Amino acid sequence: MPSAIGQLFAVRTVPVLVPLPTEQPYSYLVPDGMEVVPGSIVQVPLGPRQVAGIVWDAAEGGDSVDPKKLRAITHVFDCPPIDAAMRRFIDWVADYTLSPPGLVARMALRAPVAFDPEPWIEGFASTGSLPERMTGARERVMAVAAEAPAWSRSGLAHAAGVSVSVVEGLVKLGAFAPVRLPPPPAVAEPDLHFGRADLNEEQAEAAQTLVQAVAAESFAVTLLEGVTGSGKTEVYFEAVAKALEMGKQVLILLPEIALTQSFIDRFHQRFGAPPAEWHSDVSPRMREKVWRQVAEGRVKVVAGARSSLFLPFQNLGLVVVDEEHDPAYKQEERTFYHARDMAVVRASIGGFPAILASATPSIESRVNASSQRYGHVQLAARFRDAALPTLTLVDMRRHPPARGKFISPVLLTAINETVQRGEQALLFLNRRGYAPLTLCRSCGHRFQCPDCSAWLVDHRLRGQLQCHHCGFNRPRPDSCPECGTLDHLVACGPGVERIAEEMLAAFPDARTILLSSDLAGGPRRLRRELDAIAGGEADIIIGTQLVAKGHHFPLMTLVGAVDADLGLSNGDPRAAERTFQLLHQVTGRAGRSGRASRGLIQTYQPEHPVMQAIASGASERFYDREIGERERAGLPPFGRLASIIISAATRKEAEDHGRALRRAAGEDGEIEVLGPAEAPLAVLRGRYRFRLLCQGGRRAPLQAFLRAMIAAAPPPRGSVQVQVDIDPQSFL
DNA sequence: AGCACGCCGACT
DNA sequence: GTCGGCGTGCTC
Repeated sequence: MPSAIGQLFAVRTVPVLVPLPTEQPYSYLVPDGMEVVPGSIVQVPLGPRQVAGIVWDAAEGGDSVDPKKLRAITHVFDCPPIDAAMRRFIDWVADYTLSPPGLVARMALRAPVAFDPEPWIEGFASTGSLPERMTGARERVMAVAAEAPAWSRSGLAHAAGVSVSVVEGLVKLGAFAPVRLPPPPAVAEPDLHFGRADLNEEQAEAAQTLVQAVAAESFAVTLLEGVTGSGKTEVYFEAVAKALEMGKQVLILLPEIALTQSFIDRFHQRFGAPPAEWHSDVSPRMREKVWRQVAEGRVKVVAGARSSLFLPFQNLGLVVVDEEHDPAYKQEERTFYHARDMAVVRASIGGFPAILASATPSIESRVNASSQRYGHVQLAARFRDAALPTLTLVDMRRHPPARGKFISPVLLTAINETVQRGEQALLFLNRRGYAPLTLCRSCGHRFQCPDCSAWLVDHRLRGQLQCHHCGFNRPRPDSCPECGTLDHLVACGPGVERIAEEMLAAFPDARTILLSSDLAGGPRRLRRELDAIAGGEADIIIGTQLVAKGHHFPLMTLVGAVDADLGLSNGDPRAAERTFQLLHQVTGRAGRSGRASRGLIQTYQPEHPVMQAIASGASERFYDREIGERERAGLPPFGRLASIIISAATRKEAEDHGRALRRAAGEDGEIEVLGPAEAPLAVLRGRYRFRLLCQGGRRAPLQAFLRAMIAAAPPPRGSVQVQVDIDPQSFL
């Protein structure tokens, strides 16, 4: 027992990770009598304000901060501490992404306004005594009340189908006494046995493999690959059920979850309750509730966007990454990270399995599977009677569209037949707006963005020319700014608006809907439109890639890809893979109802390997070829690319610092610095952005190289900022 | 990342 | 004469 004097002079100090871009946690005094452990969420003074921070693990060689600067922790929140696995995860992500741990921690802390417990609510419990006069309404209330020990006022009234005044009357008569109730759960507890799907033999076998991985309680990654409609979701739901049975929490990552109501519905059907959702559209009140209940272990399953990786799970036992190939998993602002890869890391640190699911896996996951780093479970058959669509290439050289039009007669005929049968046709074109280029017929002037020199895209519905690179826009002019000639501007090439125009002209009696991300009315409107389509309120749907996501359109029996070659030749090393994935996903929209369905793919290069792979349905061949190609070129399939993003107030500053970094890189034999000349430039919020591409060796050397390079050419004080984007999924 | 301090233009 | 623009510097 230390003496009173000893206690008086024992200055206890702990490291606290504060939400600042600082490399090290700050030290804070622990007031006498305050209990903190690593992971405790505390309020600390920081300059003029109070912020929330996490008590961190003591590091070797304590820091040498001036003792006079030390300030004391203000408050320990009544909140379960962030567990050790999560703390290690935060450190790991910070180290890997070369970003300050404080900023990574901020992602874990940003959710609730307060970390104090939710207030208990007032409820009522039966006292056992009954009122002298019973009425029908009172009988119902008493009967319902007997089903649970305590009820909230409104909950009881609702369950009994009476108004709250009946309940209040019974309280007054002494039939109920007030009790304190814990805050209601964010979502109901999932029921493992609620709606178990009938799995066929192949599915049952796949599910069994995944269930065993969960039961093993150790780190393992399994790639679950199955064509659209093969029942991947139902299969991994069995693994989810197993984890729940073992009392574990489960995280299911989804890309752009705000739009995937169908996933929530399927989960609900399987488990009798929806999962807790976590994405940018969740209300602040609900965010707070979910964050809190995840920390308390009350929420068992979260379905969320990439940021849900940073929720304070206490007892995570499984992470599923659905549509693992989806580029939306990559965060490309502030801290750059790829949620699929971080999910694998989270599983590794937590010692539990990860499942990566996709119909069209990323190349790197395919490579990991074939090299046995990941397990590989494949589902070949479509579930029930859902037939795959018959896919045909439309050779645009042999079946060209009419002059000034973009739809081949072959596709027009198919659309007509489909609409005549009362079924739906989807036309897919991954290009927003009316036309990608506008030029002057008189002088040949091309409308370009003044900031990044990309072509300005004609958006007729908005009456604007827009730069898709940096957001620059201007009203559509009537005359050429170069030669002044009136009415000689001509739109070149198709966008979805132009295809919609072509459809309205060709099928004036059909109901045509245009869907793209710049649809007025935002996500809610989009959701409504998608519901309307599913309900059969449209005949022809024209959409950008957002229609490729998992919506159910039972009446859709024709999918036409308008310009399938688009994106194959844009210089992106991932172009072939992306095109393959997109065409596969979008044609998979057809035929989930069991009706005969088809996909027509308009292409000018039907001999291209991507087109051949799509048309033959031989995705195996596509992957083998892509991976083989890289091997022959002496390139690793992934894991060697990083970019340094330089942003500055002026173009010159950005370029100057780019040159400084390049000089600092020197002539490293193993690591090559490309760009920034080759890399795209964008102007975002008035700041010029460059990407300096770096190709390197294995993880450690690349990161060490980047660190050294930035240290040797630190951004000059002023407006220049540097961020690092380690990209495990790109190649160069 | 915030937030305060600090030094130069258009206004009650 | 002030209000206020955002440049730069600091936070245990």
